[in-house]
Amino acid sequence: MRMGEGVEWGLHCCLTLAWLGDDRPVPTARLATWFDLPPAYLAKRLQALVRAGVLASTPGARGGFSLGRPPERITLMDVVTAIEGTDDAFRCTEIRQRGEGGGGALAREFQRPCGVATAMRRAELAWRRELAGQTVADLMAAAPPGAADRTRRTYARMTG
Amino acid sequence: MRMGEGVEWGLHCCLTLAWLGDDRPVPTARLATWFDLPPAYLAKRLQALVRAGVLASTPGARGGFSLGRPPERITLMDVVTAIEGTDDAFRCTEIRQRGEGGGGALAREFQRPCGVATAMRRAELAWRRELAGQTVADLMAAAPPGAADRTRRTYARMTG
DNA sequence: GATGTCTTACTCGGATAGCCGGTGTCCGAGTATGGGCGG
DNA sequence: CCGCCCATACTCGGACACCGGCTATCCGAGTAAGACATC
Repeated sequence: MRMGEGVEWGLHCCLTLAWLGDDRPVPTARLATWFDLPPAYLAKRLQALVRAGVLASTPGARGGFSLGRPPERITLMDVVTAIEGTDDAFRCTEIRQRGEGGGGALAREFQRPCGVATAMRRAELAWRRELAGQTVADLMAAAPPGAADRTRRTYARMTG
Repeated sequence: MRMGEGVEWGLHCCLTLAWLGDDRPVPTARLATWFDLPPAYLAKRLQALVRAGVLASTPGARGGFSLGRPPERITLMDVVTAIEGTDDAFRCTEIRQRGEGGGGALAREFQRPCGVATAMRRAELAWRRELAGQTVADLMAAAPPGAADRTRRTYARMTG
């Protein structure tokens, strides 16, 4: 079970955009060179974040991406679901009903949800709850002091 | 992010073996027809559970698979890690160090773990803790009454 | 009847192929900025 | 000086190729139980 790289990209991009503030949008190419990522593929992931409302995109010249909400209202769950989708990692295919093992059971029992799926879902809910409890602002607060200044300085040197 | 089907298979197989008790091992082919699964591929997953000590395999005639431990000591975490591996779903590739964005930071900062990775890891630990807190015995207790008897009867009719 | 051997049934492990989704790239369409041109 | 038009820069969305991992299958080797033959 592996999560796509896009989640790491998206989180770091959100964090960087939060450091810079949204005085000016940041184009895809700049974020790509910032983290040394393939520009076209990164753009696909950022567009997914826009569709979820996490980021906002301003088209045209001097355009680019900026935060769609203040950092306190962007949870890690928002970023993960925007990029990875809303499906659970564990998907119950109802194998309990298939084959000869399922033939012996009454149809009434299958109206109740599968116990295995319920147990797995409980664990995923704990995961989601933890992700929903942390925001981009929390990431900023946990970063070492001076990170905001250094980010802005480095960005100014790049764009200058 | 999707989890392999093998986890669902393994959990249901463990549950079925727990219902039947370990008076006699169950061969792969019987479990495959029980759930209507491809026998050779199912065998691969069961072998992974054997390597983890969750199941025990008895070779030779009248051989098959049985539980390696009592159901109270088999957690869902054991089954998941045996089949899916021990790697975290989120893997930090340290993109914070790459590109021009990382160039401006001091090398000393990178000795501290990445804040994004730490946050994601916290959520995965909650997931793992929840999985480790539920055992196969708990699944048996949560099942509707009479499931054990029906499983044994259906199995006896199959093998008879 | 006891012992050794043979057949059978099953697991084990590796090799191999197909397939799906994530990864990565490219191109055309749409849009806003800024400069240039004409009135 | 004002207004219109165009070039530019960027996003958006889709189409396409590539690759790794999951899915799936097959086969030979090893092992234990039961049947059989032999003494």
